[in-house]
Amino acid sequence: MRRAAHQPRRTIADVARAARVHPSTVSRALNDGAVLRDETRKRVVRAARRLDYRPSAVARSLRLQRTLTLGMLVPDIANPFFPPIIRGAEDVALSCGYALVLCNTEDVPEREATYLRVLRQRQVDGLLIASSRMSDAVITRLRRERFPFVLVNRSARGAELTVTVDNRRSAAEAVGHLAALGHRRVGHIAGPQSTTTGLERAEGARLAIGRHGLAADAALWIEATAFSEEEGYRCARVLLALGRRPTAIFGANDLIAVGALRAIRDARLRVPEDVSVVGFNDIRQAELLEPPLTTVHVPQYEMGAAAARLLIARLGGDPIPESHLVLPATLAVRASTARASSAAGVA
Amino acid sequence: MRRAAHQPRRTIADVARAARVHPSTVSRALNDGAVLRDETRKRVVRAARRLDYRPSAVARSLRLQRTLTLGMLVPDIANPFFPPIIRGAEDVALSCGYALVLCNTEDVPEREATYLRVLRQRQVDGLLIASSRMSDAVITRLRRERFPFVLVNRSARGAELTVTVDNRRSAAEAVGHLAALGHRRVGHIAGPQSTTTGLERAEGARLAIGRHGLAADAALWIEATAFSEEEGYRCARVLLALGRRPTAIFGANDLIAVGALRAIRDARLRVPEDVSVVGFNDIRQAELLEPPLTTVHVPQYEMGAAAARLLIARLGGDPIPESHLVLPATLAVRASTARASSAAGVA
DNA sequence: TTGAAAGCGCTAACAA
DNA sequence: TTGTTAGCGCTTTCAA
Repeated sequence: MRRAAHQPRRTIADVARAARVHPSTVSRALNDGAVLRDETRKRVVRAARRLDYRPSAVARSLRLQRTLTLGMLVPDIANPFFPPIIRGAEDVALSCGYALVLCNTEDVPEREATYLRVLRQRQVDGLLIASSRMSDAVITRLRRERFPFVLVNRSARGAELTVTVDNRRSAAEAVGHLAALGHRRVGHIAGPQSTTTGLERAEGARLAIGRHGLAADAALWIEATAFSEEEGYRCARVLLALGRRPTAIFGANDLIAVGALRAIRDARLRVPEDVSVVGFNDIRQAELLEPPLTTVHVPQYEMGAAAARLLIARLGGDPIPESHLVLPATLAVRASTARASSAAGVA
Repeated sequence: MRRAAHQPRRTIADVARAARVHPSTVSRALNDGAVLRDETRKRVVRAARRLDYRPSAVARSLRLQRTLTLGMLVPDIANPFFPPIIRGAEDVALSCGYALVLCNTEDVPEREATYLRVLRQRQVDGLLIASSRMSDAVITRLRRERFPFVLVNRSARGAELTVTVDNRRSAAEAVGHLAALGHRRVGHIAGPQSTTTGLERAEGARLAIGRHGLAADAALWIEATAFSEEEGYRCARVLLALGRRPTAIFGANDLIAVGALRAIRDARLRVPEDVSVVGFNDIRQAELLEPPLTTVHVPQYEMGAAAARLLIARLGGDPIPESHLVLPATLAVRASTARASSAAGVA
């Protein structure tokens, strides 16, 4: 057996010897709740400090059959939408004595599968799943095995615990805002339709287009293959090349909207004078863009925090009812949208 | 003892019973390397699969005294510089059978301390440290305790394993590029001088300013309190408000440069016609900016990968010599820099 | 109030 | 080639 190369850790036995008590007493002294003479506890604590004793989480986990660790699957940490969500989850987890293990799936199914296996093998007590593409089959399986998990910013048929926003309603509101500004030709760069967010936002957009009697031209609808700036750029160029180009574009998320912004500028058009742009999520940078982006504000930090709280409550043992938290999302109107000018809309 | 609420896992004993062998035989069958009759191994493997057996990493870790897990401390996952580094480390770790646990320190000392404690308590086998502010004292302590770690994109007195780029040389090269374009008044927005990267890049800039005989005006030097876009914006505004403003600005990283870009635009000046801008790191977005940013290209993915390889080699047991890998970084010249116009430089 | 003993799930030295 | 046994470091039930 190959031992660790660094200093061997001190164990509970070392402390027991130093404090002249039994190992079980050390355990009692260091984990509050047990009856113990005050003087004994003090002696143990002092010995532990002196020896720089750090309890082994591994041994503890084996004995307790829980690791006090949560796993979190995120599709893309490079997407600025996620860090605040992670931060929210982290803060709650840490304050409840849980550690959070972060896994970046890159929206690649094999990576997701790998991480899911690794995390379960490492006995995380529960899972926060923010990766948008994970198939319903995987989720159903987790459910069937009664493995505790919470879906963040996405939903799925088999899930009993989710934290989301109302994508349909907010997307409809975004398009409604454009309609109110007089836009008739509104383009939508949809997110991947294999994701619930992409799907629901597209549905909301379509709904609003019908409700407000906007142009229902199929050419105004285009699906991005990823929630990325590059894809936003690519798709916006397609929309701008249309014979009758849209006077406004609704991107399924902010990165897509940023790509659209760039494409519009590259086409020597102005935002919002020639084309209005709306995004979704309200990443921190949205406000700093030129022009500041009108977008649906999603309470990211709160979303992560709420999900962690939900998961930890579920782990608490007391059975909690199926909950589908829907956090409020509201449109943040900024300078990237303006009244449709009658001149625009024609190539 | 509160047991996990989900299905109890199958153990090695379950598999042994099903395959009618001793538990130790199951262990041998599932971990290759041991001598074993082929038929026995097959029987065990089949039983394991049938029972959906997943070995407990916790028990394994306790027995083996190693967790096959690496911890990684990152100052700010929202900074696009880090994801590729993480990705590189992750890929190497996974391919070597290690899991990577990511911790976001937000450059807050208490968070660093917390995570360091948590990670060591959880017995990670080694640490990748990319957080720039961690004090030398902490590092010295890790060193003294012979705990394996590798510094990524930073150095420190006590560290024997580091992967960096030559910040001084590259910063000097960046300023040299500006000098070659005829700029005499070059402003530097330095990173926090409490970080090695901020310090070394500022030194390099100062060196080049002397070497090329550029204006050594103290007002042209300003220290950002963070490597962020906001700070870049704030500091650039100060530089632009000078009586004799710089004709070029060198930002200590790309986010700072992006903030400067924005400040310049807000001041109704043009890049690069009125002010040239250079960044450092070459984040993915640098090329997509308007105008594309001239910046020092740092091989981010390779940096993470190299660090992970180094750490894993160190864990391999065979003592490896002190190594300070310095990866090549080269200036990527793009459209944000141009010849100094004689008109500029005066408010 | 404290000690003794057992066992969480796994692996490896030793024996057969 | 496979079984037996012990023990990794901890907590907890039971006994004193």
